[in-house]
This record gives sequence, C-alpha cells and structure tokens, in this order.
Amino acid sequence: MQAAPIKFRLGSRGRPEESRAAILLAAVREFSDNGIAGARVDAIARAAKVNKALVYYYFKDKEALYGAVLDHVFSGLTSCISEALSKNSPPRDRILAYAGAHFDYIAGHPLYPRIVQAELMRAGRGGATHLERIGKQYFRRIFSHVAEVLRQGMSAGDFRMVDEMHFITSMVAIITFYFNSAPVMRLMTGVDPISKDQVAKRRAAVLDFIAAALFEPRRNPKGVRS
Amino acid sequence: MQAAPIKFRLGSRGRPEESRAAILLAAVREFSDNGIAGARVDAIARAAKVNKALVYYYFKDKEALYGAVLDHVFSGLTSCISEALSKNSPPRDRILAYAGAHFDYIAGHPLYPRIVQAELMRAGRGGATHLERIGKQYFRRIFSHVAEVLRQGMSAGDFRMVDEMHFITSMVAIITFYFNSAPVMRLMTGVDPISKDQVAKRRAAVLDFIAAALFEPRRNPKGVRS
DNA sequence: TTATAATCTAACTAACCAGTTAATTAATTT
DNA sequence: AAATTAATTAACTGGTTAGTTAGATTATAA
Repeated sequence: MQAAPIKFRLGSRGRPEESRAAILLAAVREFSDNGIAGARVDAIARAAKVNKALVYYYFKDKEALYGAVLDHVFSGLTSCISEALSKNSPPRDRILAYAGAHFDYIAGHPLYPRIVQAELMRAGRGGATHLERIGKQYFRRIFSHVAEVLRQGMSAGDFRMVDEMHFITSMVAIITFYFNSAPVMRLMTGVDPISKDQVAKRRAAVLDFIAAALFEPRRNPKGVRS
Repeated sequence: MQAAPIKFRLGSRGRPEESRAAILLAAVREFSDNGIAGARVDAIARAAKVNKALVYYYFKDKEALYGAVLDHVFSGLTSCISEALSKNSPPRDRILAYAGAHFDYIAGHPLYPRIVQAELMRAGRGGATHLERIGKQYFRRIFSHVAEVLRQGMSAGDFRMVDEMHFITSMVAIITFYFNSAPVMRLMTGVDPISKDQVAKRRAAVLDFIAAALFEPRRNPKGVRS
C-alpha cells in the first residue's frame, strides 16, 4: 500500500486544477458510496492523494464540497439532456430521445443516481439543502422543455392526454429507479443488473413502457387499422 | 422544553412494551429523516423519552435497531400488498389493486419510502446490509405473486407482452418515486405534493400510466368479449 | 534577488457520538 | 420481608471526525 518509491514532489503550485479535480472526483465517489452524513473528508483526501487541509483550501467545508459535487453531476446531466431535446423532430421521437439520453447518461455514470437520491432525501427535514439552487438552476429548464414537447404531442393528437407534471415524474422514475434498486435485483435474480446487456434490456423496456403509456395508437401502424 | 412539572415516575418495570415501541417509533422517524449514518442514537432516545442505555437494553446496537425498523416497515407493506393480491379477480383488476394498495400504503406512511430508499442505497458498497434478509423474507413473495398475475394477463390476451421483472420494477418506480421527490416538487411548483388532493391526483395518474402501458386495447370497450 | 502570493502539508483540537458501567427502582417470588 | 429479577438511568469512555493552525515550498512578479 505504500506509495511509489520515487515521490513526484511537484511541490507547491503543482497542478492546482488537477488537485481540485482529483478532490471533486474522489468526493463524487465517497458521497455516492456513503451519502453525505456517511462520507468522510479524510477518505476523500486520501483517495485524491492530497492532504486533508487542501480539501478545505479549495472548498469551504464538507457541505460546500457536497454542493460542488451536486453541481458537477447536474450540469453534466442537464447539458446532455438539453442537447438531446434540441433536435427538431416529431414529438414521439423527441420524447424517446429525451428518455434515451437521460437513461444513457445515468447508465454511463452509475455513481450519480445515488447522489441525486441522497440529496432528494435530505429535504424532508433538516437544515440546509442545495435543492433549491439545483432545482432553479437545472431542473426547471429541462422540466419546462419536456413539458412543452408533451403539449405539442398532445395537441397534435400523437399523445394521449396526460398531466405533464405527473407524466414527467413517472418517466424520471422509470428511467432512474432501476439503477438505485440494482443491488436488490442482483440479490433476487443472481445476475448483474449493471452489465452491458442487462442495461440494454432495461433501456428497451423503459422506452417500450413510456411509448406504450404515452403514444396514441397509430391509425395506420404499417397497413391498416380496424 | 423542560418536561412536565409532575414527573410520572413509573419507576422500573414501567411499561416495557411501551418503551420498546416508543424507541422503535422514534427510530423510524430518525432514520427516515437522516439515514442510518446521519441518525443519532441520542436523538432517538430523547424522542422516545427514554435513557439512551435503554435503547441498548432492547436492541443490540444501532445497526440492529435499524434492522428492526426495516422489518417493521416491510412487514406492514408486504402484508398490505398480499391482502390486495389475494382477491381472485381478473388480471386487470388485480394489477390495479396491487398498485393501488402499494400506493395507498406509502401515502399513508410518508416516512417509509425514505427508509426503503436509504437501505437500497447502502448495498452499493459498504459493510453489512439487511437487504439480503429483507429481499428473501419480503420482496420475493410479492414479486413472484405479481409476476404470476402478469403472466396470467398476458396469456389471456389482456396484457401486452412485457418482461415481468422490468415491468414490476417500473411499476414500483412510478408508485414510489413521487414521495421521494416530493421536496423538489414543492420547490418547483409551490404547492404541497403530500396534500390530500395532490396525492389523489398522483394516484389517478399512476394507475392511468400503468393501465395504458400494460393493458391491451379492448376489442369491445364496454360490451362482451369478442 | 528578494518579495509576494498560490499551493500544499504535518500535526493538532474540539466536538461528537456509539456503546458501557455500575447503580437504582419496583414488581414478583419465596 | 428478604431475595430475585426486570426495567431504567446518570455518568462515563474511547474512538472518530470536521475543521484549524502555523508553517513549508515554489512559481512568478518587482
């Protein structure tokens, strides 16, 4: 466990950006593994190969570090989703594009949903929360964007009539939940739910579920109807 | 904040069952508010109006107390769901009965989903988990019961063809997620998502979503079968 | 080349918190 | 009424952990 024999003493002013990034990365892992209360600043510093005081040099305190982690996570997610939504295609495609992008982002960052969930859970009772900032800064934009697509699809007759807010909530639920409950599934089924092919299966199931729940049956699925 | 002037010194051997129950109840609240790492045994004792040592008298340690809380929560949930599933009605009704019962139970116990979510999150990495016991003792029974109903409905042509595991996961997601994300919603919409009428709206949206995603369009929407 | 300021660390502190101990109270048995 | 045992508590202990301090190191500016 002892470090490499030749110690790269880059001295002070070594790689400030690298140090900061290393701390943030380690914090993402530590917070997602243990939640905020369970996370240990010492562990973060160790994982980032940095003195603990440096953590406090770059971030005011544990809470602020946690806030930075949240910003990191959500800015990545929202920019990814925004891009998927920006394409100008028919409502059906856009909804599926959104859902697919959201799913893929989470699948590609398996640590993130735990952090999101952990933060969601803090708001119930207790002191300071970052949720207000996060909600205003990230959620609202995406939410109204998706809601707009839903309205378009409904008025075009492509979608069933649904309550936008509840429908979006349900989509997020389906997209997200699988990754949080993966441990239980592993226990119950014996297979690894995070493996490539299992994730692919889940993706298909999610899109199928959403499409079935939202899309108005086509008049002409390929030939005729009724 | 000082206690009542007349102290009901019931002395030792007061109400053992009551003490134990008070501890468990306080623990449900504390664990659901703060997660296991954030929960404070002192706070539980205080809330239960009991000396901290008594907590350790009745429960081996914090971990065991947490386990007892989980058992309490899940036994209630599963027995409630089992009852809803036991009725012998057509698959469509049974699925909606299950979803409705699950939803209602959670709506009636708003502290519980947080505990469930917290426990789900512990399995990712870390030491001992109660999840294995919980899964075997509670989840499996319900899971296979619901899966059986799905298979019946599919082979009867009432349901679309779906993967049971993924579909159940999605249903649980939709039923559950709303309550966890309530704080965000409160922030974003300004209304209280846990209020009676908001919960009722959500319930309708959930059942509508599930029905639309699962039920095969009826040949004869109101009359007889083919 | 010296001063300045940014980057980084070893070692410390003060608070916190899970769990223990040893004693106390009262219901029940003998 | 003495002995026993279940229920309960005040006060303590020891390990952990967030956060601090005072100083070291070096790139860059003056």
